[in-house]
Amino acid sequence: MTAPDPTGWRALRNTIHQRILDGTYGPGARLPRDADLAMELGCARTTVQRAMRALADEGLIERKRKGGTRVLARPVTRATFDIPVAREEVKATGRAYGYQLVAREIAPSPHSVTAAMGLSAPERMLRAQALHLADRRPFMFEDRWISLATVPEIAGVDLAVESANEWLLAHRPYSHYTLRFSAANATAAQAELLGARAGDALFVIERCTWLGTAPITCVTALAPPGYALISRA
Amino acid sequence: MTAPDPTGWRALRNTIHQRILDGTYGPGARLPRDADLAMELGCARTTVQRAMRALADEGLIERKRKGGTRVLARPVTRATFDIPVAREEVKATGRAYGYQLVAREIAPSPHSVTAAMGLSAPERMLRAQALHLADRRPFMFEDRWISLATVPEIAGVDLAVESANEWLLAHRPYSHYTLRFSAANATAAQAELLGARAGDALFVIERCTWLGTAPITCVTALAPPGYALISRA
DNA sequence: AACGATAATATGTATGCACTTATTTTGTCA
DNA sequence: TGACAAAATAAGTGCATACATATTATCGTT
Repeated sequence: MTAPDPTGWRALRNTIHQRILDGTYGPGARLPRDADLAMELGCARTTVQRAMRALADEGLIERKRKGGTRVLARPVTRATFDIPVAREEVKATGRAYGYQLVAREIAPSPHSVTAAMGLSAPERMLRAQALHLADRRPFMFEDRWISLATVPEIAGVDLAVESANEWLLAHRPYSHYTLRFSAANATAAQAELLGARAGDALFVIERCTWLGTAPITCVTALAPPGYALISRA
Repeated sequence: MTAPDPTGWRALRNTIHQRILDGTYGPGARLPRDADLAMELGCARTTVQRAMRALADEGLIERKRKGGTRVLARPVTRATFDIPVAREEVKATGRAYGYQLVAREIAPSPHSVTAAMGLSAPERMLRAQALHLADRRPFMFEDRWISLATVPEIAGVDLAVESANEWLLAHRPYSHYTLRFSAANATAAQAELLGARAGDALFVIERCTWLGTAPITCVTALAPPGYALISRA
């Protein structure tokens, strides 16, 4: 009983999805009005609305006032990823989590960080480089800049004990972010830290967060070969 | 007027979000019952529900029957990516799209593909290798296996003209997928095709799709250095 | 104290209705 | 013919209400 037959608006959602899959409503086709579908399927328009909104959120259909509802001709693959805290990600695989501060300094932000944060001029920031471990082996290396203007308290936190990421999440929630995935060859220094060879392909996650318009932090996280992000739907 | 002050349930959503950000509802804290919030904010419970559901979808709060609503202590970054068709992705950046079939064969599926598709034994499948171009330069290389058992018609399609991906999207919609992002060093052959150097870090997207339980296709897409996936919220 | 049935509770879902808003269609006038 | 105003349309939103369902809390029995 892994998937009990859904009832209610989920059933409706599936019915409509099925009709899209089997061609009843082909790519680009227009669907009946909510009211008509409600009549046909014997439920309230509100319920149809609900099912339709779910399908629209998934990127399967497009809804426009007066224009009606139509099946998207070129569906995109809409993938949702949950980027967990390193600790959770490690523990989820049943391994022991470890954390190690590699370096800490206060310095003017480099141009790349200044720009990414949307600042007009470099600022003095806290830079923390740290290593996340899984079963004592390198799992991910992060190079983080934290705005002292926005989060002055971070200067007094002992980052050798608590990861900057976790401290920030607990004390300084963010309202916006940008996220960037890419690949890069490991430098000699990075390879050394990650237990890889220079030139190895690393998975790169760059993330910046803001609270309102105030920048909080920008971090570049590097994962050694073997790391992958997975999604399914 | 980029962001007209929201009204209705969006305003409510923002109000609650704000209270989470400013600590009124701290990490792990329990929020008032929907009915109470509705009373306090002067609206119907339905409207609170709507706002709450939005926040829950974003991964900010957790709702449980009888348990009430609470702020997640360790919020994950929930990122949504739209993986577009290569043609659209290229055109979105204002460059000219090009497509080129590199190789086509019918062969038994290798173990990796057989396993990824959830099959118990290898099957004869169509393999198509193709290159997507942006302004005549390599943009992405894809190595695709298509199940002839599920999509026999594909054998009769001239893949030199139409990309397998676009043909499949138009004729054989999928109901489920898996998606995997990683990084890999380019082999000599891959580097050659992508106009890169052997060993360069490539961004790897692996995707398999199904219609119900029938496997449709598995594709490995390789992007040359410089490629990145971006999300913001 | 341990267990299990039972009650209480907060969210989930469904419905009918009224009204709003974006967008297209239509119609009129220049 | 074209441009602009007005009407029509289909989805979006809000509310009051009722009932469903999952979870937790309570209480009585052994």
